[in-house]
Amino acid sequence: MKTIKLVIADDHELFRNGLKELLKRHEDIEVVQCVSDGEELIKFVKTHPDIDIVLLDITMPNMDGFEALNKLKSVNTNVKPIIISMHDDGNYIAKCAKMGAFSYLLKNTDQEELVKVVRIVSEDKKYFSPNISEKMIDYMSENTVSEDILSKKEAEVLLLISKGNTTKEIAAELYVSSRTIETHRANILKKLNVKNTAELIIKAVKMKLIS
Amino acid sequence: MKTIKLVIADDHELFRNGLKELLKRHEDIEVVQCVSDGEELIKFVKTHPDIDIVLLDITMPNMDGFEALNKLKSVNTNVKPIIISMHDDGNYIAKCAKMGAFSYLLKNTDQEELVKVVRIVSEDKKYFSPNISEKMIDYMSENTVSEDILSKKEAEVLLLISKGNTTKEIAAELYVSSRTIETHRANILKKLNVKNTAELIIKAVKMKLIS
DNA sequence: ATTTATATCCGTATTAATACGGATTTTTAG
DNA sequence: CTAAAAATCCGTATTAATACGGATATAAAT
Repeated sequence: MKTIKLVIADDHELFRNGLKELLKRHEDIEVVQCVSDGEELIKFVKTHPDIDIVLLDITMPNMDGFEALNKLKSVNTNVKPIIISMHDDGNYIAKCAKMGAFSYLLKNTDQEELVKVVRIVSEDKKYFSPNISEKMIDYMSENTVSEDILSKKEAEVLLLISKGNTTKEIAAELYVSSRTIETHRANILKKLNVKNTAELIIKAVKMKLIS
Repeated sequence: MKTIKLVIADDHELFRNGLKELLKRHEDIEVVQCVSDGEELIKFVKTHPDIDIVLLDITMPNMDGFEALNKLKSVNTNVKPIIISMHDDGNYIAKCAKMGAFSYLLKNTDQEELVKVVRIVSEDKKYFSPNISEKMIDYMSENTVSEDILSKKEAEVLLLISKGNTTKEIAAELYVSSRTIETHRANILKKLNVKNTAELIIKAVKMKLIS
């Protein structure tokens, strides 16, 4: 049996090392390397074309999982990413699936499931467990709002709103009329299907459009 | 050397098991039990008075870390809780310290540090590593805001604001004049030290005053 | 028991946010 | 290449949110 060469990318050292220990027990799986952010991961994978699988966390410093997922394809076409996240958030799951993840596991997955998925993915098959698929479908149906629904300007305005800036201040910062910013605000409200600033911020936070 | 008897409470199976594997290597530490939420933890500790240390995650289903921390004291006076969280959030840290945690570790702590802290705490000494203490102090100084700074009415108003209600709607709902609600709003802004609704919601979310 | 602080309530004035309507430019789709 | 859609821009009018000032009632502190 061919050994599955695997890299772990997670910024939590305890988790990373713990995972490594767990995987060590399986003779068909070799943890080649552990890294703590996306940059390190890309750097490593670039020089190691024989890596089969990356276990990838979403929330990491420097370069997060999403960005890493994006770059992976262009750097190494052989490597198959499996996301390991603690968020069973339809938004995240859908985004990862779209960006080429081969699977999406929660951190409360049990060991057997993890190893099972690693083996499946190593054969170039995608696998999303039923609970994850369900979340993804729920999200798709209830949320016509895709993650890039806001235009660049709108996203910029939203960010400034969330920092406590008023319309006037934002207008000054972006060198346009206040009226323009007011239109942006109105369009943002409409797109996110909310009726005022309070609701807007709540929804934007939930959708991770802002911190 | 006396063995340190320890329980792990974390809802992420992979983390829990990984941690157990890591701790297994140390002969002076015995992982007696792993549980996945606060309820299980309390139940276990109640019937096992010889437990020295609990490694406790904050975010867990059923009964979260805070609640568990609270109940622990009344159930078993011998057990010393160490929080293991991924949030280096001054708010959390201060709250845990106040509630009797013996230490607060981040999930990206390295193994050596973890084991060191376990040993220190097992001797009934509290230990907060410098970076954590710093966060806590920052929080204390910048935030005169304790978690129960808002009056009941104010909290109620804040909740309704966050649901997208306008001042007028809130006034109708609470059977008072709009002007009263406006004063509440003003007081809430002042207490949280923000200048408008957008900032308010952001801060309230961060402080977990609202979902 | 009395001071002190805090929560609750309200009026008037100002500023900010939203509604409605409309225009031009840039992207996207066929 | 052209039609449709979306992004960007702005004016006027209305409504909502915030600033300032002040009052009473309740809770906490000594």
